Amino acid sequence: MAKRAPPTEPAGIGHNQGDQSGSTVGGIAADRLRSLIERVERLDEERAALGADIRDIFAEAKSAGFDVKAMRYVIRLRKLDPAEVEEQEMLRDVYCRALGM
Amino acid sequence: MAKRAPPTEPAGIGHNQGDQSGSTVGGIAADRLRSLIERVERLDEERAALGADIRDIFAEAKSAGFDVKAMRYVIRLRKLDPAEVEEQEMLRDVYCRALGM
Amino acid sequence: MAKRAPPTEPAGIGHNQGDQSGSTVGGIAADRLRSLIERVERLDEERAALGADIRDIFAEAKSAGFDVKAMRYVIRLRKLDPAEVEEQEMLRDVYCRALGM
Amino acid sequence: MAKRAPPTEPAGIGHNQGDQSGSTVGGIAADRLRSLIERVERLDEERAALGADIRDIFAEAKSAGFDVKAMRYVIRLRKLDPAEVEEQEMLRDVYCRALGM
DNA sequence: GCAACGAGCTCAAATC
DNA sequence: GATTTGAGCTCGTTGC
Repeated sequence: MAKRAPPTEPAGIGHNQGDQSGSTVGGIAADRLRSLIERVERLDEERAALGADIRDIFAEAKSAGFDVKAMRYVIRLRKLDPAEVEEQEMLRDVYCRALGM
Repeated sequence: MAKRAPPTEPAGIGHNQGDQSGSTVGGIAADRLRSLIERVERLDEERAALGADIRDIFAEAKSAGFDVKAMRYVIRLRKLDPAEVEEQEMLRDVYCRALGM
Repeated sequence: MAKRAPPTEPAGIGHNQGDQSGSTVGGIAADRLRSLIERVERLDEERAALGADIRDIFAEAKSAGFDVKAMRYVIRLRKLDPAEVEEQEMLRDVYCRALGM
Repeated sequence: MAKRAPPTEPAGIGHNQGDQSGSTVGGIAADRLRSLIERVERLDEERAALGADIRDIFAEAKSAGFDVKAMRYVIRLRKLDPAEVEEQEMLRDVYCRALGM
């Protein structure tokens, strides 16, 4: 079955060809849609900028002789619950030994 | 061959077992590393927050009856050069017709 | 809460230090684990080989002058339900027009 | 600049509106394209089937009490060069200690 | 050589 | 709760 917008009131609006403000196009609330999309785009720009900043830092780190991959690893590690990590490592260890590694 | 940090000056530092400030651990510039990593983590947090904000907007859009998938599509579209898009669409069209679709 | 194996009988086995066949290591059914993993590895190899074959075909297509990106698109398209595609395209179109694109 | 097929002989074909076999549509070698795409699709199906098989094995493993995540880890590990792994782990360790973890 | 792009993998959410 | 889809991340490749 199609994962679509609900059949009734497809996009916040329905039978309003008799529009009161010119804000509907193709039966949808154009202004509302534009607002939502522009808000996303704004945030996305900031997000991309931060991504670029992060990239710069890694480049700086690399040219200072650090290993970026390992840095990413420790950063990932620090985001996790230590107990979880510990448990996973234990399991991995058990499995490795079970396989004779 | 191993993709590692360059052999000489492994991590911005090398022969400084005779450390001047206790800032090296295992032969690397610990303070410098910590600084870099914390900067990344700081930016990453902001980045994640923006991601959450974006997610919220899509949730809002969804509950207003909009199709999130289609919204994502138009947003992606608007980030691209219209000429590029046009060209790709033309090509896709040609290929589809070549396959009788 | 930890997503771990169930507390009771963690890995198909538990209190069997008194093992009957040397098949448990660290309290888990080593032979069973090895079997499962080797089966996965075998299938994964075949899978990777197919991936390489696909890659080769795209390379061949590219050197014949075809646009790989567009090819990937039509292949993706053909995997989908035409009705779904139609519906999405319609929605995209509506949204684009709502935004004056 | 557009990443397109080379200007000269855009898709294995060019000035052959005077086609010899009805095999060109929109100026491209339709038969050749279809052949390539169908080959990819065939391989892709096999590939997907293998993916399903792998999935099944993991499901079987899970219901036998094994931790799928840890299994994936050891499988990944076994695909890598042990020397590389050793080196990475050493680096990670150094970095962790440098950060007091 | 490195930045940019694209594809594969993993994980989480959303659905049934 | 189990499955399935989608989104984020990481890695390999290609172009500059």
